[in-house]
Order: sequence, then structure tokens, then C-alpha cells
Amino acid sequence: MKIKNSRLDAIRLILSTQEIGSQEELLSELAKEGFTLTQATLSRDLHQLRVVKTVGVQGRYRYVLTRPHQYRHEGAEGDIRPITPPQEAVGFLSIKFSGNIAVIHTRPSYASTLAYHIDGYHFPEIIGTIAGDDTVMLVMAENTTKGAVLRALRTIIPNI
Amino acid sequence: MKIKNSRLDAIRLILSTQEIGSQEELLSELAKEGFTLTQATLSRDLHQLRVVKTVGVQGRYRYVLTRPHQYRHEGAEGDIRPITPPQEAVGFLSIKFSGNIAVIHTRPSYASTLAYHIDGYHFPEIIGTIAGDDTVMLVMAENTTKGAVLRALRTIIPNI
DNA sequence: ACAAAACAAGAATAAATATACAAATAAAGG
DNA sequence: CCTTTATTTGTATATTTATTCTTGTTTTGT
Repeated sequence: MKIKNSRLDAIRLILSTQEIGSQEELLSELAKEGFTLTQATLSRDLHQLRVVKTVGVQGRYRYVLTRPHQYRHEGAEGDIRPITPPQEAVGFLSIKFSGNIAVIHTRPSYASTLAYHIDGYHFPEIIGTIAGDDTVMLVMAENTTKGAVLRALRTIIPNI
Repeated sequence: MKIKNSRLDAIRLILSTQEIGSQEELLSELAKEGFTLTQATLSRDLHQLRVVKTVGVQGRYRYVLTRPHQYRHEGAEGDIRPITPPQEAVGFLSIKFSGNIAVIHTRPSYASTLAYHIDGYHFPEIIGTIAGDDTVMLVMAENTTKGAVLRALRTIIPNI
């Protein structure tokens, strides 16, 4: 398992420097480094390293390391954190609708943070937000309803 | 379309409250909520939501939502100002429409510059804009179309 | 309203990934 | 050194996931 450990290192290095989209691909990169192994073994290695397959920039799949292992972490694209259950709704005060626009009032200075969270979820019901200091304006998608938007927002604002 | 959106919401909700280890499993949870779909469709949904399959606590696999995309300022870049015309679109990311509103997403801090340029052209199709940090909201004139607005914007955002 | 373009989804299947089993190898304890 | 126990790995295969192809539906521009 001297071999195994350096192989795991090689995997980490490769994944943090190249865009790898499948195990076969990684396998051939490893072969270039002199590691010969089968897909089965690689699958087990990846499981042990807790590597995950995400969807990257152009919709392409990509294997990425999870936090504790990351060699260097500038990658604005690989972030794979599980969402920590909803309490990002700090500061929320009220919401009102008019046409396809919703206006959310927050406590002072909370608007941009809330808008940031809403944007991050990419709710299909919401095509965009814009925030001032204590107000978020939110544009609803077409073909959606007030109720659907509220349901979506409930994910991050339970007490809405 | 109506169905798909609420299904995506349901997926988000399920994944944030339960440990789901495979698409089949998620499929049957969705069935309980009244959604009938095939694994193929679910695979596409998960791809769109950028859901990833990670290795959880007991070594079990688990599907989790990913963190919202986090664009951060990459240092010196903010200082550089493009001077030549066809380049004013720096920072443009996407545009979506809803009713007579368009929402343009930009990279952080680029929104107001872009809005400024749009305003400057006095396009007849656009009666005004308002900008936050990474979002421009744009109000379309009456009697114009999405396509016309896009064509107008193409003069300053060639790759729109 | 109508044609054209974009989108959504199922069925079937390809592609990718995980695992049961068996064999080999290495560590541990006397 | 020899047995026992735990690790590692490959082969073959099961399982899981992505995609191709097709069809019906919705949007969009005129």
C-alpha cells in the first residue's frame, strides 16, 4: 500500500489540475504517470477520497475533490458543499407581489445577502433579483404563480 | 413547464431533507408526491440543478444540492477599463425575460457599468434600466419584442 | 393565426460506475 | 517462521446513470 498511497496522491494532483470527466479518462492519465490499475480499483479509490462528479461550466461532468483534500482552491466552479439546511433567511420582514414583480422588505442592510441566497438557488420561478439596502426586487418567471414563488422561497425562508 | 418547475422544487426539498442514494430512490420519493417521470428525465433534472452524488457519513452515497455559484473578485481585474466600443459588454453573463422586464446577470460589480452603456444608447426598445451589483433590470418599451431587444443589445454585447 | 424554433419527456440503449467474489499480498502475533 | 487476520486488487457482473432518437408540446416571431 505504498503504491496505493502514492496513487491516491497522484489522483488528487490530477484532479486539481485537469478537467476529468470520467473514470476511464482518469485511468489513462494515471497510466501516463505509471500507475496501472483497473476501473474497479479506481472506483474504490475515488470513494475513499470522497471525490464527487459535478456538473462544471459548460454542462460537462467533472470529477472534483471535496474540501479537506483540495490542493489549491481557487476553482470558482467546483464547489460541492451540501446546502446547510435553511436559515439563510435572516432579516426577512415581508413580501408583496405586483404583476410579475415581488418586493421583499428586510431589516436594514440584509437585502443584498438575501438576494444573494435567492440567486444562488437558481429557482426556475425566479429569473433574477436586485437588491438595495432593505429591499429586494424579484422578477418572477413567466408561467409561474405567486404561490409557486412562495413555495420556492420557503426553502430558504421557512417562516415566509 | 409548470410541472417541471414544481418538480424541480420538489427535488430540492427532498434532497435537503432526506438521504437519497440513487435516482431510483429519488424517483419513488417523487412518486409519493405525485410526480411521475422516468429515470431519464430525472437524470436531466439533476444535471440542470447541478446536483452531485457524494459519499456521505457511513460511506453511503448521497445526492446533495450544490452551493450557489460563488464568483469572487479576482484581484486586479476590476481596475482595467476597456476603451474600444464593441467591448462594453464585459462581465455579461446571461439575460432572461419575463413580461416586459429583462434581467441581465453580470459578473460581480459589472452591472452598473453595463447599465450605463445600455442607457447611453437610448435604444427605443428600452425605456430604462436599474442596476445592482451583478444584476441589471431593464424595462422594455411597449410594442416591442424580446427579439428586438436582443437585437438592440447585440450592438454592445456581440455574444449575447 | 401560422410557421418555425425551442423545449420537455419517454423508451430504449449506451456508457459509466459500483460491487460480489476470489485470489494474492501484506501485516501481526505468537 | 508459521498461522491468522486484514488489505488490496482484478475479473466479471450488476447496478446505476447518461444519452440518442423520437414525438408531442409550448414559445416565439411575423
